[in-house]
Amino acid sequence: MKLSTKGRYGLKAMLDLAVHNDEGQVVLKSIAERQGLSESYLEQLFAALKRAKLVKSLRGSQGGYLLGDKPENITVGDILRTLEGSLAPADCVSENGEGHMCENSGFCVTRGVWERIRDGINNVIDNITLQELIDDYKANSNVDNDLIGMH
Amino acid sequence: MKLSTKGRYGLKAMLDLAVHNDEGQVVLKSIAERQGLSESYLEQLFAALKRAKLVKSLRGSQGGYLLGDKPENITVGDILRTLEGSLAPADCVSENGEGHMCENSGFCVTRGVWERIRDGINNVIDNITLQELIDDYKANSNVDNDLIGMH
DNA sequence: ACAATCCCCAGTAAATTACTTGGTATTGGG
DNA sequence: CCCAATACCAAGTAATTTACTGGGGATTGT
Repeated sequence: MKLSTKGRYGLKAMLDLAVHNDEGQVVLKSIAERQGLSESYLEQLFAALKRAKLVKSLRGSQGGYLLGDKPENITVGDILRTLEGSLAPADCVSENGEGHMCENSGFCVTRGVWERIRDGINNVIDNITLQELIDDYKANSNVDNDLIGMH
Repeated sequence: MKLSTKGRYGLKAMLDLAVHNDEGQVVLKSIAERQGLSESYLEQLFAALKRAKLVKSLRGSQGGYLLGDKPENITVGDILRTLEGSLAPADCVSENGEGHMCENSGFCVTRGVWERIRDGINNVIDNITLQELIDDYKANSNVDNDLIGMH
């Protein structure tokens, strides 16, 4: 039940982008460096994020990435589902139609459990916006963690 | 973020055991057959469940498994954590001490997100007991799904 | 022109998953 | 007392997934 690096790195990268977004486009290299991530791996993540319109890109020299919308309109759920697919604990309760029905075509008790877990997760991630994370970050950015963290 | 078959099969098997528990010990073969699971794979799961005292076993002929406690004292969380390990979305917020700190030794915004997801999941699974699932099952066991489901 | 950047596709080593196989130990019933 | 049924144990393994890397190509400001 762990998130893969796609989701974990992706959220970090998106927050980094969000924090620097008002200074104009941000190049992937700088995100990778600040966050200690591989630039070429991030390229793949941003390709998916772009397809989902969570980021916009400017090509060519002086290019870079921008948020696709205002930070208050982008949720952690948007980002994680884009990168990880459905966060449902079992295919039979995933939001997209992909999850085929389980062999038990009738009533299934455990299915109810998976639904409750899925809803519990969604209830958390769909109610945290990037803006809240930016605020958290700024409220805690002091000399100490400027040395080791973002910024 | 999907559960592995350990957790999915394990919960199904434990519910099957719980439903049949008052008839005395239950052999793994019958659980495997009713639930359409591999008996030898279930052996591994029950070894772990026994170590966690969620089931008791009787060896030899006429042996089998029994719940380790009353169904109202066993939660879905007990079962899933035994079989899956911590359900935290990232190592840095797993309940057991195993999860080493992330590279950011200071304040970490995303860590807060992982904690909230973890707590959301735990809040669901620690508040569903086997007894509730048995009740769900019995309330829905009619002729139709007796033909295809458990019992 | 050219350097910086995004973009795209394919490959791959390592880890994990989902089992299977082949045994051994224990016990109740005939 | 034997034997069939059961739990218990350790290893192996094929398939899948993960977490990247590499090699290019396309676009654009200077």
